[in-house]
Amino acid sequence: MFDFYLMEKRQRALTLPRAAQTKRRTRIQLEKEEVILEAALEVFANHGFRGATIDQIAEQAGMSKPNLLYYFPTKEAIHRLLIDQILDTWLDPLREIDETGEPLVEIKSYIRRKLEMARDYPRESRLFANEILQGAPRIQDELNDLKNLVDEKAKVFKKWMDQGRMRKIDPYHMIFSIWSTTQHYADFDVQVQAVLGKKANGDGRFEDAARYLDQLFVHGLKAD
Amino acid sequence: MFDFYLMEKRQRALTLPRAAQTKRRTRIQLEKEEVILEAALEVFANHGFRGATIDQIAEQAGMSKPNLLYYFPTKEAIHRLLIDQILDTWLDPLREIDETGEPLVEIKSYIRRKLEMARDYPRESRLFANEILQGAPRIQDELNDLKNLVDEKAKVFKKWMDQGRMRKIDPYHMIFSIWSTTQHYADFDVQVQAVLGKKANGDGRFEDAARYLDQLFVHGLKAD
DNA sequence: TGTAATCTTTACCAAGCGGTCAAATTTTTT
DNA sequence: AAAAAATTTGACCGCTTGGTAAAGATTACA
Repeated sequence: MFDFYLMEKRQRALTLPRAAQTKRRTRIQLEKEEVILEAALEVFANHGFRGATIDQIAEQAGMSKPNLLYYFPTKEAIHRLLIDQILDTWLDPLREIDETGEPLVEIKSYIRRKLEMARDYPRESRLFANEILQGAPRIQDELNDLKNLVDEKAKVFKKWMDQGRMRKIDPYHMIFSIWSTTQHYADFDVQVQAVLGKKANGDGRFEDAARYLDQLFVHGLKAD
Repeated sequence: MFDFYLMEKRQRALTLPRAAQTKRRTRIQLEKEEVILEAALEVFANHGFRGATIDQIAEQAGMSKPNLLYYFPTKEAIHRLLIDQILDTWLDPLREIDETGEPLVEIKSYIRRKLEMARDYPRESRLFANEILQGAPRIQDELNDLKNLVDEKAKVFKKWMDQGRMRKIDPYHMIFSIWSTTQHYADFDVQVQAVLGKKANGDGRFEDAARYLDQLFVHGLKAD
């Protein structure tokens, strides 16, 4: 999952943290790196990259700032690693869309999975949203991989449309609409809860959202 | 449009900028305040509140930092004013939905207006998104007004549904889906353009989006 | 158990930050 | 044109921030 030597190869780790100069990964390193990433996720998601401070992350992780910097060379290195992990798992549901399946069933379960991710991993979604919102300065390469995957799946949708198995619409914008409607419940949760008021109790809003999105997309996309 | 005395009443201007101590608003004040707000919009939209510095805003506005602080007491005061202005114009399209109109026509034109705003005022959208994403720490009051407006319009949709003039769905989540799909083109523009590649030339993506969203929502929401 | 490797802490630094102050300059008013 | 009011500037302050250095404490291994 995590490997400094890998990261070093990838780029930019001009300064190596001292923990990486060790002969091999120790038990403590594995544990602390995990703790730090979890803490950083919390802090980055709530304050953005610039708004987050190493001190905050260190406190959340229950250690001192220099101690944290023993494991990661810079604040940016932590952020970068998180983004990479997130983007990867974030795209899993899209990868799983099965060309040989039934179009509307596949799309419905894609939406359901995306909504579950928004419910279960809101911090990851917000961290990513933060990055895109500010022009994605640190993830140009990753956006390229993203494009390739979307291109591939857009072809699948196009084929289904040509076969008359779903409405002829723009597959790219269809994907955008699925991303935006589902991630909205993670990224804009404060607003959603403020608007729903008491109606937002527990995870009820996610069940309501699932029902609504199902109706919207099934009727919106099914062949006439 | 802008009034320090109003802002002062509202709250927090503990320190008044010296420009506010003037006997009346001068020509120069009106001009410079405008320039500063425009510059601040640009900088806040691209870097978020914490990521933006007064120096950056001042440079964008073509003046020195102390000079800028002659017109506004704090960085937060500028931000607050922008947010208030934005939220107000942002909700105009929703206010304009006409209870006496034809449901699908009203909803279609609401979507079109929202999409036009995403196209024409992307910085405003991103500034607002930034604020919500980070828990809306500075706009609790405004979220309340928002809730009231949405409640009111939800009732209208409900009435239309009871009259059998549109599909029975959850009106709140319908509004969320319109917000998210349209604002996506402003907030996540970097990602949209990266995915569309060459296909994203000019404003073509907005026209494609308009066509797609029209199909999605019309078929998704029309009575069977 | 002793020693080498690893981990943690204390003290620190330089740069960046939001914001102030008083003096100098420009604009408006008389 | 002089006086008053308003605007601009440069120098500065205290705090926060990302990150470092070196010594001390702990752990792993022979």
